[in-house]
Amino acid sequence: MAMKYSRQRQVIHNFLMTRKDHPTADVVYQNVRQEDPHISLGTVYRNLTLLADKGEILRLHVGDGVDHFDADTSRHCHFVCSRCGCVTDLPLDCLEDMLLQARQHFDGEITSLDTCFHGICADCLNAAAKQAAHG
Amino acid sequence: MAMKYSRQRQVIHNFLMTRKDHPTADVVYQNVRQEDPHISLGTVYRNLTLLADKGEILRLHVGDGVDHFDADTSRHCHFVCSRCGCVTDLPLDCLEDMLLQARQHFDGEITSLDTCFHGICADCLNAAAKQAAHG
DNA sequence: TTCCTTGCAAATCGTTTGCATAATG
DNA sequence: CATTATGCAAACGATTTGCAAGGAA
Repeated sequence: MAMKYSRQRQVIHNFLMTRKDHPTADVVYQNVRQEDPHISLGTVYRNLTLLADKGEILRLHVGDGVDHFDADTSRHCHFVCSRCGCVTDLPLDCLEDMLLQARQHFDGEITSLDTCFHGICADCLNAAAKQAAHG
Repeated sequence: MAMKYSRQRQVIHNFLMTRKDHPTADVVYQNVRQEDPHISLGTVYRNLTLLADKGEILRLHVGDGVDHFDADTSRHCHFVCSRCGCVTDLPLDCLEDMLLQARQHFDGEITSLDTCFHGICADCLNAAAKQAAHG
């Protein structure tokens, strides 16, 4: 159960820390392969799962059928664009209050909270507006 | 695109409305089969997807790798037990405020919000306590 | 030397889809 | 009659896993 050092895991974690767009396992794989051409997709999955289990990264389920990963483990919520599928952070200062309130109204033990907003991102809105103007 | 009546879809929707535990497609299938023995799993999936697309039911992604379905389309959040996997409703009156606050802090268009708490449900807590007392 | 980790490929599993047939409007 | 829905089985795609070989403690 103890984790030994592995170059592959280090590369994966390092890569994830450079990104704020919450990449999928496959995106991680495609990128990490440039630095480590022999790495396998299975190893990427294994290490992402391992890191998530240890709490060093977050595994996000945003509803598009693919898992996304986030090196930022602080409590925050996410937004998913229904048009382009991008996943971004969304700052909200009422999250802790929400947890408190939930704990008061619920007679089990609440450990965490996943919040995910859906809609159209600013870029897609702008693109749509531009297209409407031209059309 | 227009929906014609289908007995199968009706049975599926009816069944879902009797349940508050947010069953998976397969659970819907197993149950609905007792009333309609020749229904196929594909038909269950097709109709659940159709109903969800029409907004008549909700498709939930709670992070266990399987989609859950909910006939209650009013805005509410969910709790998932990390031990037994049960999915329950969790009443919270600050959800609308949260949406408002998110809209103020975000320059895209937000249409909806999925919130899912994780932890240990009351039943599992009790079971654990009982086991500790005996052991 | 012991145990964790890797690469590879095959297996898993939830979900979707193609097709010929049946039911609805 | 036109269109949507069904059952069945095959296809799909993301993720996991078994195994023999390689690397860290």
